[in-house]
Amino acid sequence: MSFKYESIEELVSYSKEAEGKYLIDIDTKDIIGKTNKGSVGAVIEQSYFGYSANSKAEADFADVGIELKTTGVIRQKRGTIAAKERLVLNIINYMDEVGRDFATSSFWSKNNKLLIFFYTYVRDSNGKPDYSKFQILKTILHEFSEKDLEIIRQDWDLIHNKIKLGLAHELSEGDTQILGACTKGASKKSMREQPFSSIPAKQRAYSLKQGYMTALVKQYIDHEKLIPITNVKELKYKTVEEIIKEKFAQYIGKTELEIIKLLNLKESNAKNNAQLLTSGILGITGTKLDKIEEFSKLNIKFKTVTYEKTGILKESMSFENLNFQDIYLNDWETSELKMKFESTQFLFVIFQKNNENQKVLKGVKLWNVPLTILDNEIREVYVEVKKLLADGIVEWKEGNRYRNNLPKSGFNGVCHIRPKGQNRVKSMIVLPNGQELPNQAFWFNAKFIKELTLDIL
DNA sequence: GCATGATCATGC
DNA sequence: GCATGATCATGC
Repeated sequence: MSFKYESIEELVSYSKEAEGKYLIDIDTKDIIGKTNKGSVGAVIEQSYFGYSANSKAEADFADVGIELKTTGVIRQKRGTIAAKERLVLNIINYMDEVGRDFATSSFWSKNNKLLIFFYTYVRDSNGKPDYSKFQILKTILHEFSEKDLEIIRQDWDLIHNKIKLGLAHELSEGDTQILGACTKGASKKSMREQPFSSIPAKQRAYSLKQGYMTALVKQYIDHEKLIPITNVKELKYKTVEEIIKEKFAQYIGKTELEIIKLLNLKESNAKNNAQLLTSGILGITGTKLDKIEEFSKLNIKFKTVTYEKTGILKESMSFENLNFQDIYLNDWETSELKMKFESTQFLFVIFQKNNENQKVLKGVKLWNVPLTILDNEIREVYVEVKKLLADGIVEWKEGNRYRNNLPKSGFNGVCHIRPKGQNRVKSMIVLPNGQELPNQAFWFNAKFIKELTLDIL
């Protein structure tokens, strides 16, 4: 008694009827109760559409070429909305995919039309999923815009090339912009053969990266307007990075003030000058860089790097405060921190102070965390923090300052943990073990940032 | 000059 | 009021 539809329209309109419904009300077969794994996809497939669990690997609605997907949406502390994670698509068969082109690729043939069920992912007070509160927020039939497709095509080419070069074992999700190749399998040990190398490669699936999914959520659910800085025509022969670099090129060597005047922006000495200026150069007014379509879809985060006139880089680079709850609950592999760093690209806007102490624009650089740094130094710091969280973090007073035993810049030379907040009292938090500590952030060492950006000076 | 704790400024 | 980017301040 599965759902019968006559047309795509009918399928879409039936899907729409699920909006607002709670998953437990849809789950007539008690799938959540049985598996206790919250297989939202299974509930929609089996209870809402009435398909059996042993369905084939083909597009779910094969006759109309539509693939059914469910994906979690979370409300962040500040009320903004985001995709909980990447959307995982089909597994890449390296042996088979290598002989295809984009049009005949398994990615395109299976996923060119996606029927996506967005649901709210709610956690209980212990941080575990609370399935009784999962609710279908929105259902959409997603087809890729021409522009997204140009970027996806660049991504697909890169993945395809690595397979052709016998480098499937070096694929990483950070390589690409929208279409990723994420690991998939029961364990990390799930390996596959590749056509041009005897080295076994990790099993990977195509994915729509988290930044792209968050951009979709913002557009479809929050109806946020995103402002593009590129167009289809440009993207046919340039990457987003090249386009950004071109926009900055004419301002290199000029001081902050000069650029502000050239762009007719309001003068200020504020700490967010660099941000105002970056928006201005990219043709956006205000500071809302995340409103830029490409920044949102490609998950590009802006960071300024300011060198002293002597060429010293004084300041380390800070990130968000650590989510100790997440660290307590998750191992590195499933941690928020890993997910953030592997899915984010950073746009470094690099300045150097001149003799008058004004900041001169030196250049920009798009960078993502290399796998080796992620799997080694960042993981090491994570594991250490998790260990300290279990043993109890030690804090003591030296003069007017408190000290603690969290990993410092000497820990591995790349990253460290340091307090960040309005002040000690206001930034006090309670750790999962009940201990009180001022908020702590993750930082990249100044020396490490210098290595990454020195070529721009 | 560096390491690291502390806090400012802005925007939501 | 708080999160976050940016920067200051102290001590070695």
